[in-house]
Amino acid sequence: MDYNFKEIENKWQKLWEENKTYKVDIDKTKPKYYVLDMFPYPSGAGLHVGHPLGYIASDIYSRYKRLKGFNVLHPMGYDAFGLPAEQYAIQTGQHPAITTEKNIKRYKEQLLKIGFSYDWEREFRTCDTDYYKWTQMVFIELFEHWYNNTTKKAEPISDLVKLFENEGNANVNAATDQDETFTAEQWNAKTHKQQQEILLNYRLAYLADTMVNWCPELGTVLANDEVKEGLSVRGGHPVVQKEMRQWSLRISAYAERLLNDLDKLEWTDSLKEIQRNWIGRSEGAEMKFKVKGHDLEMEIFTTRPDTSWGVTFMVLAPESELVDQLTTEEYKKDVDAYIATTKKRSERERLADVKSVSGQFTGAYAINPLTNAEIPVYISDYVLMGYGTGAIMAVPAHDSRDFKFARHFNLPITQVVAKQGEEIISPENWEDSYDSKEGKMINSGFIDGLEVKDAIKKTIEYIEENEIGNRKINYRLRDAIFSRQRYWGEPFPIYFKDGMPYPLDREKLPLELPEVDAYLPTEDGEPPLGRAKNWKTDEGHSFELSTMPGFAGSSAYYLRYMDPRNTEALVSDEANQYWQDVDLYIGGTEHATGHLIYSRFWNKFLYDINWVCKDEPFKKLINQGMIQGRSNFVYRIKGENKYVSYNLRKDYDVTAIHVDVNIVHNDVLDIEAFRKWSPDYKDAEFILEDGQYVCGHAVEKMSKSMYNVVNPDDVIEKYGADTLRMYEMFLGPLEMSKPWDTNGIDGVHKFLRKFWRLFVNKENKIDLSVVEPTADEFKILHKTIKKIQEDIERFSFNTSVSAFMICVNELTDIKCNKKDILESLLILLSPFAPHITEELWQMMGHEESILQAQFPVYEEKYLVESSIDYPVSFNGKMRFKVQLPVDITAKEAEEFVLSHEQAQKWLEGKTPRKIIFVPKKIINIVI
RNA sequence: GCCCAGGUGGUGGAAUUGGUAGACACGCAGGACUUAAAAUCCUGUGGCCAUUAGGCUGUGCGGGUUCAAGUCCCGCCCUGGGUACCA
Repeated sequence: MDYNFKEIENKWQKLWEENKTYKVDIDKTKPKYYVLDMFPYPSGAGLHVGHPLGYIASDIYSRYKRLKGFNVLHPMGYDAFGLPAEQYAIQTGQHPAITTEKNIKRYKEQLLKIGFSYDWEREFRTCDTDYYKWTQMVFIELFEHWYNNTTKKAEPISDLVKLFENEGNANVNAATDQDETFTAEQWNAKTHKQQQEILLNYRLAYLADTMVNWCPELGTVLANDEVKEGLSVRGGHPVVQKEMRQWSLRISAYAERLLNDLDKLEWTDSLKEIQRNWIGRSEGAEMKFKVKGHDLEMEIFTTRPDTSWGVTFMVLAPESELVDQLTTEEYKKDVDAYIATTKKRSERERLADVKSVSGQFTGAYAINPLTNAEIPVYISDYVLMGYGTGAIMAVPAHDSRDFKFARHFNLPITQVVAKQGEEIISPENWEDSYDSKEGKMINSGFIDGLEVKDAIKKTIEYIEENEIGNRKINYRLRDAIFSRQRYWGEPFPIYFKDGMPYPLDREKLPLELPEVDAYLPTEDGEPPLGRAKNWKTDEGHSFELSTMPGFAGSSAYYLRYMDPRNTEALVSDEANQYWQDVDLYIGGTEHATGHLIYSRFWNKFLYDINWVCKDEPFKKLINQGMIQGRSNFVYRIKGENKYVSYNLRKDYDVTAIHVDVNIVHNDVLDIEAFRKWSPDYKDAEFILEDGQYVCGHAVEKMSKSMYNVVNPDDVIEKYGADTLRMYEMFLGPLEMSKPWDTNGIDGVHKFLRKFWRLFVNKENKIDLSVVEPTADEFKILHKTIKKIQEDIERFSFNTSVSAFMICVNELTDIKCNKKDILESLLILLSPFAPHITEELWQMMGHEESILQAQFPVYEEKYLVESSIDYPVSFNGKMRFKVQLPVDITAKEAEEFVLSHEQAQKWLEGKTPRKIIFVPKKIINIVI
């Protein structure tokens, strides 16, 4: 009988669900392995064929690890809070929970059809109160901790209060926005409210007036990673800068640890690099410049203190507090006008207009602490308030932005670094600045003649000795804005008393999301929670009105899977000690600067407060590439309902029209289906080539509007889940982005049918020979075991599938039906195609599931290539044939190996009879 | 601009540390079975020359190292991703 995938897959999927086959528990007799997928946000459109790519890969690896004797945790759930459900709710009035539930149901149906080995008992959603209780709990912990830069960890706010009471804040080395210092007496004299205000500057979750990305269209604030090129990532709406009182997480406190610990992780270099850039460490010095005729000091940050002798002006950010203080009467009007125009420009305009130079002289002069030169102070919007100190020393000769500014305002340019061996041309004739750190110092006092690197070192030493400034490391990473003016998110466990925020009692968690009459802002512009009735504590203190952002719920979900039903803790110590961390995490790179930074931060904090035992959440991470759509086109003759086949289209004046890829097979249009597709095409006429209508094609994003969405359900209906799984792997390397091309899927399906026939005869029986396999047969098997094991371990699933196909082809050729061989083959294939292998395993008479089997072990002696003709070119001329005895082992073969030099020596004056020539690999004997 | 990844037949892609480039699959061509089709199987398939044997050429372009280069080095070109007045 033929391979009836439908029957087989339905049967096993039903059994797996009924028996909870993939349920896992703590089992201390086995080593653990935790494989995690980035859980999906269930959108209304359902899964397309690209979504399961990473899930299939992780499922294969999970199944492989189980066969290798590991106790594998492989869970799945849903990231359920979020914008699309809320926007749908605004349009329809339907509660987002209902939409979300509906979408999740659809996702799960689709996922079950692919035959994943998830432990569904552990499933949860981020919008479950049992779960977001813990998101709120962690938020309270963040609120009640500060970051100690000396111990490099989070510590309780209560300890900080004690310090303040005893000695003030002068000796506290904290990550903080607090500039002013105070003594113990001063602290104790402050009112409760004043103290709370100061503490907000230390808390890891804090409320502050900050410049935020405000998206008027979405009516909410967005985090930096949710904005790209001045537009919201979701929806592409304009984003403006606006000052608002917002919750933020002090993630910048963890910048150093987040950066350094990247070295411990087995992530791709490119992903680590993205995070490194995002964190953006730069090493340099902070220096103080006195302002002429004032008590004021300007503090600047520079990575190039060596260029101090080349400073010819200073620039302040227009928003800087100093501007008002040092601007002279004479320039006040111009300065105010400049500030006004910058404010009007949106972030987007500023970004779009990087090239034009603008600025304004303040009338003030600063004094260079190294040269005592008087230098003019300007303001300009190319200096940002948010980075460093919001002030710079400008070195036009060696910084391209300063160079442009100097040219524009006709300021002097002084060269202080000379590139080796290049003649010195006066900077007046330069086309651009010389920014490189290679070269020797000139015109630079006591550092003259030094290499730049040494000059930097020496200058920093000098400024520290003379108390002009100090060594300083700056990070680009900003604190994460944590408020969203939306409904469908976790409510903050915070109430306000006397204008100050306080955490809710932990016993009162979860603070459940209240019902509202509409999901829109209130008339006075408050977030939707402003509509909720009785949104206040029993004592009548009102709750926070904004909700948490999407990344709140996804920042600890991997911990919750370890112990998803625990009501006493996010995760019990026992479960956390056993499962530890995620060994393998698979998901897209798009989360590099969002989720993957936030959850590392969140996890490090939980580590600091001893909730978890590992300070990094994801040991190994693989990024699966995107599957793009492969669109098809028909070519309509302009003004007619007539369509020209692809290769004839140049003879006509045509428009290309997207056509549904599901009615095109191998780029040939199904004309009948096309006529039925839309009433417009009912009477379509065609100009064919070779009796067919050939469509054009292009690679585009998979989307409804391009008619190139392929639904996994349809593929499964036609070919089965095992074919889908194998084909998605066969398509190419996991990490690479590639278009979905249905054209090749027949090959994989054919392979599975062939594989089936290798076992099952026409009477639908397995006929197997129990005869001991021959050495040649073992060779085929063991070669395959080795290859597949190695390929799975390096996540090269496309080559493992190929190796399998080769193996089955070879066995078919020699008509091998030996039980031992086929049994091992089934186990090898089972991670890729779990249904067919389980069925055949049962048909072979096994009572236990194939999941209980052991992954086969290969024997070295079968691996030596033998009896192959292998021409080796030597000195460009000589050629030899190579052969090895069949029964030689790899070790024995190695003994024959000669180096190239040895072989050459041996050949001198001799007629070659027998020689092995292979520098590294074993294998070749020359006859 | 800066940082990272990549460029191999008609197509997707193999080649794990420098060792027969193009595995495996799609497509295409020819053949077998069939009244026919589907399904299945067999043969061929980088390019050029040759009846065959075989030869030449060939991994984005130009150089180099090596007995040997898709792989290593130098200089370019192109594509994809990240990031950007970050001092």
